[in-house]
Amino acid sequence: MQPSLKTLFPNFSTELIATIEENGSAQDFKAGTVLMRTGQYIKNTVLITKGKIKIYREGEDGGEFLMYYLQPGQACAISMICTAKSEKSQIMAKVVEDVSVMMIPLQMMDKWMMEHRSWYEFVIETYRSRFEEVLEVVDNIAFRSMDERLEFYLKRHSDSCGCSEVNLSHQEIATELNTSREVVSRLLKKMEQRGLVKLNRNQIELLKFNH
Amino acid sequence: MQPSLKTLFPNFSTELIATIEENGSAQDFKAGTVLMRTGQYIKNTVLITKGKIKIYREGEDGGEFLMYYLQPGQACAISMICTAKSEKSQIMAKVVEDVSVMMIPLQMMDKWMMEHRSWYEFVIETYRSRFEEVLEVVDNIAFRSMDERLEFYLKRHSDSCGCSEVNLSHQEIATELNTSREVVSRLLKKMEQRGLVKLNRNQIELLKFNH
DNA sequence: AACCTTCTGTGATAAATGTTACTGTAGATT
DNA sequence: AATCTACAGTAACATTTATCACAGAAGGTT
Repeated sequence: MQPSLKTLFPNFSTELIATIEENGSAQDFKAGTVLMRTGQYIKNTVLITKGKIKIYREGEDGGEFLMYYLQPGQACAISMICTAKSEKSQIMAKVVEDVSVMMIPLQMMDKWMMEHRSWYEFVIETYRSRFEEVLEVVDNIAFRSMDERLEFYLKRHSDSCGCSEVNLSHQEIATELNTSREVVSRLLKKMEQRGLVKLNRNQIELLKFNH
Repeated sequence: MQPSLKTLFPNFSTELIATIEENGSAQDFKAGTVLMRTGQYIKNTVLITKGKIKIYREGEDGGEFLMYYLQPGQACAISMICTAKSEKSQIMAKVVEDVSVMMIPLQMMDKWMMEHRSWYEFVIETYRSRFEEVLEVVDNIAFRSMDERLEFYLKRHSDSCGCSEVNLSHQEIATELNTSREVVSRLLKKMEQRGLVKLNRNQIELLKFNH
């Protein structure tokens, strides 16, 4: 049994929850599914109730660049922004861990903004926090070198899962940072020598990441 | 005599314009003024009626990184997002050309969102277009090399001023792209050899930028 | 004109990152 | 056990960008 909407979105009013359950459609997607492509028109706003979605930017040459993850209790800011005018998506969204979502038709957006204070606040807060997150991403690529970005990436991962092991191959990390596996391997090895991590197959244990 | 609010913000309703004139305070700032610093609390939303403001991110070492410019008829998205909860600014805002602005106390934000449809739409559209712009910035630093970023930068400049001359020194460009002057000089020289630009002192003429 | 300041050009060199190529290893498959 | 495949390590080299050092040019000031 999954947690209820009320648990996942504690700030939503009771009436709003009821409205969502009435108008939204609950759907499941398997890991690997691409929910949204660059250039596609957006028809729904998405609330995540289970699993994990990766939001990333795709380069012309097919390269990826991770923006952020969406997790239960969160919503896709892009879809909220774009739906207002049924704009094209500027990003890719791919399911990383099997998800359950609430799809909310875009017509509801404007209506609820006016009718439900808690929806309005949620939308604004979603905009704000994502904008902030993207600014942090800009910081990282604009001002920091690869080794710092890698550290930041690992930290973010362990924060999000709450544990100190990151279960990813070097290749996967390289893809999300838009660099090559060799570079990631090299840098991780240096970090291991500095005692920051312990490297296993498909796993990186973070050791001294608490400051 | 400056253009009226009605001209600059054609989508605003007549009542909204009246409300803005009643509650906002018109202010002027000289070029060079820093209107907002990273970490400062935001108390106002800003509508630009004249001039140009640069929104950029500041690195720990003092490096800059241009996000976008604000021009007449536009508003600061960050201030709109943050005001909702009187959050801290994540960016720097510096006046590039003497500006006139309408300062709107943050308390108005939520109120107007509910009362004025045209304000609501303006805010959403502001969010959307800035988010998009920032995503494009991410693209540039994540996927492109310096020469492409420089071309993009010049193009954006000439688009914004409507002319084909960019009146900036190499040093200024370097600062905004967070690189060094020498790199900019070298790349510009190559572009000149390719016939893309003509270089003068404090000025770059764009030649073949129309495709 | 003589001087000064800012801007521009360019070579030499260093550092970071990307690329190629190859080796070894762990775990899965047969 | 033999084999296969994905993952990881690493050396050598190429490319890009950053840094240092210096020279010359443009324009303003005296």
